[in-house]
Amino acid sequence: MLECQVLPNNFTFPFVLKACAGIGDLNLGKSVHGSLFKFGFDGNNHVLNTLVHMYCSCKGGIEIGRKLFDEMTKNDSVPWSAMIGGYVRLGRSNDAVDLFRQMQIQGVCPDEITMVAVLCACTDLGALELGRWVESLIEKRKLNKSVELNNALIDMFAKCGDVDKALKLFRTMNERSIVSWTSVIVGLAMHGRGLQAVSLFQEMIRDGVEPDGVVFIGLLSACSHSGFVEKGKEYFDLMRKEFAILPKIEHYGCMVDMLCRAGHVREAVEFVQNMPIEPNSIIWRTLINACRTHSELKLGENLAKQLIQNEPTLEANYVLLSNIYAKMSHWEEKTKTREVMDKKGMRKIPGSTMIELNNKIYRFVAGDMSHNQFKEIFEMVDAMGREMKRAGYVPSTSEVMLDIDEEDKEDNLNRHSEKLAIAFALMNTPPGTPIRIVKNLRVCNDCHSATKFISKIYNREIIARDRSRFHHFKDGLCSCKDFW
DNA sequence: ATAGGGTTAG
Repeated sequence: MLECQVLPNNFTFPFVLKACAGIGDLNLGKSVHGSLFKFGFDGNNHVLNTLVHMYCSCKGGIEIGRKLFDEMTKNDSVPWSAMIGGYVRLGRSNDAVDLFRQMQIQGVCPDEITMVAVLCACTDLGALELGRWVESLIEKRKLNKSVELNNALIDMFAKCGDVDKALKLFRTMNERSIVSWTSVIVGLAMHGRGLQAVSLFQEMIRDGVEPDGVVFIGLLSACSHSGFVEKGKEYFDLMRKEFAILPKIEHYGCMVDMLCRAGHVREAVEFVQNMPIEPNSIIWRTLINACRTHSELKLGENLAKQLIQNEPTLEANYVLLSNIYAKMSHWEEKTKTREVMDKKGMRKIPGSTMIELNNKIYRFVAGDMSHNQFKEIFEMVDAMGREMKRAGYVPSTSEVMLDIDEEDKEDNLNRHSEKLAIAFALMNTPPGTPIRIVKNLRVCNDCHSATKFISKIYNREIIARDRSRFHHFKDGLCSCKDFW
């Protein structure tokens, strides 16, 4: 258009900027931003809003977006929504929540679009208290409960541990989209309630809602988490035959995950070899991890070495190989693998556990001594350990991926972030109240067994979200029935 | 006529 020397007007820029945001092209966006000045355009708020949105939607642009945001006058919710949404997309949920609090302080009224973004941040953090507060704000301000807002609420409740509330909300909606169904099915899947997820899917079909590829991912993951291997295979076939949906790499990934969880590692390998599409590295990692947990160590070692050759820059691949060596007690090779990582400047993502208490979010990492109560927390963890042993708990020292003596291994286990967070919660919350924790990795065997004991000894319901699902611990048992 | 939002295996 510019080449044709047609002058853009007020209405042109937002459209063009939105297009830049859509394709995430920062340089293109910058050049449009530049030509804005070239035309002596002062930039009204609509244009500034779109500029913020554009920068926040392009890789590497969020700091520029923030600078514009800070400098502009912000009388309404739109730039706030764009900025908060930008942080959420980047996984900077804490920044998103901070900005939302700032918005509250400055007295700008959030609308339902702001609320969707903030709810996404709560979902990401697993912050149920925060999510409930956002819901109360929605009620207080009598915001329009759009389908999208309800979907965000369902997703938040399910992924923050209150799946029954998510279900209840779903039942009260008079208008539902495929996303509503998907959110609730995925939620049930995460909580290991596969039967309910399957029956909801069937209800959806009866209601005449056309399924899409995404809802099948939810359904297959429900089968996977509940050990429904045969049912999963049936649905995998059904999606092609009955609904003409071509399975994508994600669906194949679900099938691999399902076979692996059920311990059918050899079948999973065969499945991958016969897939009509090229397996991605995620699928290889699923397989390799299953080789470790189901003691197909030699196979796992070979697959991991191959994966590292093809993808030498990803630290997770080295961690997989090094954990396999640890399980084989091949300490020398494990050390070598770690040295390769060090040389490449790679570091394992530390396991961390988050807990919400009195509107504050606390994060623990293994051996964490940064907390001001750390002495008391360590004492509490040791006391817990003694109580647990009296009740029959045996530390799974074989899980410790370090070549150290038994006693040190026990100490190492006791300093896992999950145990620190639970000790902290036991110390700081009233007896009998449930404890909710959120982990960034999958729960380890020892913490899983220990948490079962703790739930019984201290008479607490403990709801734990790990990287892939929920565990509800109560009376010494876990809702996953030790299948995860 | 112009701005911001939702579900997706590990």
